[in-house]
Amino acid sequence: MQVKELSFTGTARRAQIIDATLAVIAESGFDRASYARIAERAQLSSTRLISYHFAGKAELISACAAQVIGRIGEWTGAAVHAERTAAGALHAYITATVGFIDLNREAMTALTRIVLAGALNYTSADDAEAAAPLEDLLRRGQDSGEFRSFDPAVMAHAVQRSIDGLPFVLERAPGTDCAAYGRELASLFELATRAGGAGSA
Amino acid sequence: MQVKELSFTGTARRAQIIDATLAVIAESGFDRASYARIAERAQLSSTRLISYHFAGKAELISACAAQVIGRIGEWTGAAVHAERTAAGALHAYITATVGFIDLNREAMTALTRIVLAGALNYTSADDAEAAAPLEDLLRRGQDSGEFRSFDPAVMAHAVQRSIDGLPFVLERAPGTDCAAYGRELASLFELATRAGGAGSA
Amino acid sequence: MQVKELSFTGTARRAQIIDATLAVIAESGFDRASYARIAERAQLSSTRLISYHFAGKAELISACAAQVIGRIGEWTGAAVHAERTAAGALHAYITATVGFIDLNREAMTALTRIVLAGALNYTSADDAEAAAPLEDLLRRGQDSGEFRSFDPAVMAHAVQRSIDGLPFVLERAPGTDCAAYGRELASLFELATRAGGAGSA
Amino acid sequence: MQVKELSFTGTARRAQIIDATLAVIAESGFDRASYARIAERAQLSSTRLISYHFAGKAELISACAAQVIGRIGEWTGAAVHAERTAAGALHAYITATVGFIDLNREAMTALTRIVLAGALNYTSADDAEAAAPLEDLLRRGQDSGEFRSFDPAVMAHAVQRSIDGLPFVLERAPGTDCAAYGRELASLFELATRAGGAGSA
DNA sequence: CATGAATGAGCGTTCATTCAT
DNA sequence: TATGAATGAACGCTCATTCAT
Repeated sequence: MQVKELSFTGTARRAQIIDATLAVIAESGFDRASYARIAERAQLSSTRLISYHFAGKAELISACAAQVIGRIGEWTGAAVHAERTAAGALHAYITATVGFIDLNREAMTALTRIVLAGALNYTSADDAEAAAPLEDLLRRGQDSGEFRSFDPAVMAHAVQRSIDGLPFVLERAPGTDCAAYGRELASLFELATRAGGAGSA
Repeated sequence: MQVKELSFTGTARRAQIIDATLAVIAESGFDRASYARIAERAQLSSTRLISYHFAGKAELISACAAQVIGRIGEWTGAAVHAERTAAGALHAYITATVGFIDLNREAMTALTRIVLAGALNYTSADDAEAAAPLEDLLRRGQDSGEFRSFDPAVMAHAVQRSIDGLPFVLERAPGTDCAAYGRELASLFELATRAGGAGSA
Repeated sequence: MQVKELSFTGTARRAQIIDATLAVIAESGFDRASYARIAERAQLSSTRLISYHFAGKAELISACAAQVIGRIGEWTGAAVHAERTAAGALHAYITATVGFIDLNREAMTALTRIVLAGALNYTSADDAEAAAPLEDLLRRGQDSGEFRSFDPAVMAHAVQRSIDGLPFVLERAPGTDCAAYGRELASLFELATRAGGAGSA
Repeated sequence: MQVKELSFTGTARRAQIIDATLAVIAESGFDRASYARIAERAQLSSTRLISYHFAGKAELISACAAQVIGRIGEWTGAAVHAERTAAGALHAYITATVGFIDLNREAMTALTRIVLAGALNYTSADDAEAAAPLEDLLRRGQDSGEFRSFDPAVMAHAVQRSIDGLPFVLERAPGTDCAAYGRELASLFELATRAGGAGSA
């Protein structure tokens, strides 16, 4: 992959276009995010500027996703690494991610739509990599005896899906108390994962 | 909503077009489901037939969604009503829905895509209506003392999202054991809902 | 290859568009023959009609070429088959083709441009097939002793190229006497091919 | 025509751009030879350099053509002037030109494509000038009695076209024996031009 | 002499829909 | 009820060129 050296103004333009793209996707949906609407949003003189700064639509969308994913990764990773127990880490993962979503609603709505539109060419490797941190966390909790026996893949999926739905909730109920939402989810999965319960079905 | 009187052939044609539309969406994605591709799939002589039988794209998509939602509602409703306890009903809801998805992969994939594309103009009323059965079930369990105290809306959302993600899992791992998947989810939410645990947060 | 049944009006529209395309190519060159210019020439309400009747630009160009090639093949083939000697057939081939060009200047100019633009996806098989009749004719003349020994591929190429250049000559000198031109070429290749000359270099 | 004073680096840059342009045209065709592709090929930092050194696309293409035509003229002219008879000169013209093509395949392919794309705005004067040397040669042979009576314009055209097709032959059959090809053509036109045959038409 | 940024026009194509039988 | 034909708008993208330094 060729990496093009980016000038200062070039980087700024790219950032401007990325922000506008995320805004348009969040507001109007993924497939209404045409160059025309993005250019209008970013107040560009013509759509040609987008083509100039990005190799194509796919690269633009990838760049948008990468920007948000990078930020969420930093934010959540920091919270998780501060914890010492697996239960604490899971709790931190859930509340930190929910908190990030609360603070970055537009970007998160856009990211969710990009992912669900299938606009990112996932490889299986990418997929495994993305799921790994959470699944590993669950496995470590099982190994240490903190967590009961369950299928880590299914649990990870449930956690992730439960969190990922928040942007849609916020879209329809912007007044939702996200902190409370996060606490509810954290409790839910604490009970679902911890060892020593009375057993299960 | 206007109800149009439908002849036999008209009904058959609509069904044929709806099936083709679901197939195309499942196979190629929501925004590739153009009239042209649907007509080709349904072996129609021209896209004009679609315009003739449906008021527009939105109505076609709504009809597709309604068909699948209707079928899943019947199927799951029957399983849930056979149960007498709230815990049993929740278990049945989860395993029945997962079972339906397993048996109707194409239709469910399509439905999921339609919903996530934001193609259905939900009103808040629709939304409340759709979520109601599950949320009511949870509330009844709380009232009867079977379930612990939690926010029914959050729990319902977590259950629904955890189930709804299955089509995506199946897309990437068609060999997934759905029965086991359902059992894992049922256990998860049994532990997360039942009264008498140590509780938290 | 799927063959679409064509209605009468559909065929007429296709013919109209093909004629307009050949005219535009002949007048303005191959790469100026955009849908916009073709539509304008054919007095179509929008370029969308071209897309409607042809699968794409490639099919349109192929159809144009096929139309002209078909007509020239019939015309020239008839003249050649009326001859009994190889020398007579070569003479007929040259004068008939030149005659056709004279009578179909616009179409021939367009065809030449299409071929030279590399717009037709020749296979080697196509190429061999196209060159075969002339080369076979030359070979038959050698076998019968009418023609001297020479490389039939080179001779065929020289004959073909010498004829094919005529549209360009006519473009710059529309008053050229084509009949005389054909006679000159026929004499040239008669002398170049016939047996019994004093030998060669 | 305006002649611009050129610095050393300017001349070098122009040469570099011309070479890249010829390479792109030969490899990818005339109408794929965009500034973008030429700049990439020549490893220029921006297409702006092309605009800087050439007044426009037309001038760039003309410069490319002129460079090749100049070289072929020198090469062929030298070979022709070494001959004393018209027949010898014609033979030399054909074999020298074929030889040049063999040794400069890329440049010749490019030149052929430029000419056939109609990208050079020939005036009639230019045309006459270009054809003149060969036609003069033929006329001198007629005046001296070496050549039979024929239309020199037609004969010159046939000779030129027969030679000019070689790049296309080489494109499809790179292994072609060019020396043999040249000898065949030389024989062909010797027989076609020399006096004393039985004549015809 | 060189360059990154910007630009408007045009490209072929696809879209959902309407017209006229 | 069904159909081929037609339509204008929008799509992502590439073009040669100019601007400002």
